Amino acid sequence: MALAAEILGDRWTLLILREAFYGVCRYDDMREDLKAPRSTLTDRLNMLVARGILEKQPYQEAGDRVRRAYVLTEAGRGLALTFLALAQWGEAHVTGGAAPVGAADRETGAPLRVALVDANGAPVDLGRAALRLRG
Amino acid sequence: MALAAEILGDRWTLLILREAFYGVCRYDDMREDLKAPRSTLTDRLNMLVARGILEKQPYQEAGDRVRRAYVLTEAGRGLALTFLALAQWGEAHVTGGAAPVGAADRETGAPLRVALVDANGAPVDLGRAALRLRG
DNA sequence: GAATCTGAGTCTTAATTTTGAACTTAGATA
DNA sequence: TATCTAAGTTCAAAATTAAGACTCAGATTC
Repeated sequence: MALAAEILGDRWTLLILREAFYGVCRYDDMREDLKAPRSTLTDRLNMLVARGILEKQPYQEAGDRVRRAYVLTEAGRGLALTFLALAQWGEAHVTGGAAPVGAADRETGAPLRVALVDANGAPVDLGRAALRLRG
Repeated sequence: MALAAEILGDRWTLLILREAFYGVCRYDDMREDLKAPRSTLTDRLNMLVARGILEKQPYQEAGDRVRRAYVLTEAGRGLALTFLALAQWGEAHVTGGAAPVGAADRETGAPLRVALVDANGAPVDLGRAALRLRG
């Protein structure tokens, strides 16, 4: 987890990834949303690309020049659970109200949430869980 | 989530919370484990106390003077899901191997993991989930 | 075809934060 | 009384971040 902390332990990095999950993928759009300094944004985007969490894809809209988009890689998308858990926590313990983002079933639209489950997929209350060091 | 990012978006804060989840609760033990500078550690601990994530409890071991322990509050313990999700991600996408920490059922010892579930508690594949903005 | 616009940066300087090391303090112990 | 220790403060030096001006290359406009 130390490495995960090294990657995510930065204000801008977390916010950039949130943007990526929202589907914002262009440098200037992120800069506009986050009000991040250019040099820091460039730096963090490069770091995330180097770590394999984002990738830089050229793309072209009809009748426009080629641009670069930053999109989540497979590994990046894997952070979705962490993000949803964090949003759920914020909702419960920080903002007190509903988080502005949550997950829903793509087909039925039913709301989804993050939970602890056992090996069979049956949900387990957090209170029953113990942290366990593993070899 | 912006506020959550503000709280967690810092290398030391994430590592301090990891210590807290491991049960390390004394200033000098954390300093030793993390090799964090004293002033920074003091600063982050105070911030976490001010945010209601840790609380400072005086405690006394037999035949010893009173000391201060930093323990997770209810809100702090609520971050467990986020941490487990992050550890799970690190295991799958960063370290490649088993994470050094995971959750287990306190009674049966069965390994537990973080997953996405629907309103009835039935697990749902991440691929089925769509991020959803809420009013 | 010269001038302009735009997205995506780089560069520079100033402000802020972090670090490391030394110093402080209060209670317990020798 | 002198010493030890956990838990801090304080301070100067080093590193990082911020703000804003500048660059550059491909479209577009005049």
